[in-house]
Amino acid sequence: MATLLERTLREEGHQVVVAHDGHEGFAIASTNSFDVILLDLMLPQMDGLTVARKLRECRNQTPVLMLTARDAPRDIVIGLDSGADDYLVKPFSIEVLLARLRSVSRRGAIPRPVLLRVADVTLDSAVRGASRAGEALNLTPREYALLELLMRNTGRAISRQTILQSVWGFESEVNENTLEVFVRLLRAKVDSHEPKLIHTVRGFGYLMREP
Amino acid sequence: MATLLERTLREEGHQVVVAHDGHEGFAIASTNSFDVILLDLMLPQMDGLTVARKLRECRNQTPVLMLTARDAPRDIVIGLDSGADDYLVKPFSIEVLLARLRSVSRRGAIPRPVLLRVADVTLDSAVRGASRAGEALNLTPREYALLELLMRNTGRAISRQTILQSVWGFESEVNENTLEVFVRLLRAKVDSHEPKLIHTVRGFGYLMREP
DNA sequence: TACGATCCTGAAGAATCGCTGAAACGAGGT
DNA sequence: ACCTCGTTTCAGCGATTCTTCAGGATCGTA
Repeated sequence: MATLLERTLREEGHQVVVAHDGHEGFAIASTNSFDVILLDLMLPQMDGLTVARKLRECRNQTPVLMLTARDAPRDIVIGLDSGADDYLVKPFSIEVLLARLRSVSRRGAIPRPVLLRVADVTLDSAVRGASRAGEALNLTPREYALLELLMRNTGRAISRQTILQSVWGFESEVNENTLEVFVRLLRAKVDSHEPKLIHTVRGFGYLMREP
Repeated sequence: MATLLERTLREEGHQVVVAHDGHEGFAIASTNSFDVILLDLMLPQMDGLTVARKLRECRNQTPVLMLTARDAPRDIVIGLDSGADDYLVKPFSIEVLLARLRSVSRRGAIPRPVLLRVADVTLDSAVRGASRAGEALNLTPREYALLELLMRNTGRAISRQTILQSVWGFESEVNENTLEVFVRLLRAKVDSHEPKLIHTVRGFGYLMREP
């Protein structure tokens, strides 16, 4: 289910982060900034309702769209009153989900500065720009997408396949070498001086992390 | 139906104004201020979809909750993309309607400043006028809408898609080039002298900010 | 040390992007 | 009917950006 959604959303051009239980979800949601949160109610560790309530308690305003098989009016009322902005009953059409996402995120555009930071590199998704040591990096769209992906996963290695899919989209058929070329371009701009932050994980992919 | 809803809502302590056809509804909605609009799709005179679209075209941000018996995914998508914030299929439970009303109005009207300013450019949405360095800019409606969108998001980059949707309305099918042309027209009027405030974010969209 | 697999690099052609002037279009007003 | 203004489309340009290719460097392992 999560995998299907993830793929569909990526194909639509969105960036997706998946959490596999309630705890992780809450942790990620409360330390990052998203346009929308898709929340299943049946989750290990901490159920979706609790996640929603805790987020609202922390004044997190991110729009929440609940997904669940529970369709009793009472469940819907409880879900919405836990702070959800919408409540979608499975099974649902993907088209409808996408439309509801558009609707929910349309209104949710509350100005919130989004700043990713690794060492002295910052990435500002509001302006679509990045900088190192205060100096602006002039990144092309692909370079930007690649850097954002790496920085959103700081300390975690990402496979070549994942990167290709995330940056170039699904049925894209680009040579793997293209990725290598872009890593080089990105390194030339980001890692021009020490310490190097973009590391190669031989036989797997790439990884960004502090020295 | 309308009578039943009206009574229920009043019992819940809300104030209610009922319109009995699309024309009347649009007229009332666009000249008054409400927390929420409940909109049936099957209306005499002007159908609900048209009402929603026209409201959004007039930049009316009041949350809209659509009520209808049409439950095909396609209908739902069309409804939401016409600017609705939620879409409820009849028959529905009153409890659910009330919960969805709470959810939709919770996020409610975003306070929007009337007078916007970026550097020496000001935009007064009360008068629909703009000026740079004290001198009035003579903007056409589209130019004005574009400038307002940019200024309401000062410092934030806005994607071409978002701009097209916001300025030209949903399902509008204008060429992307139209946007470029209007940016040029706007620049001719706003950025005729230094410093330039309207910046291109290559591969993404546009951005307005102080030097 | 030698070898295959893997990754990096420079250059060059292909594709795309954003800007522009000109022209077509349509609604109102004269 | 004509003109004017605002809007939209079109074709073409220059520049940037993307992708591929071929060869060189590096790594891990036998």
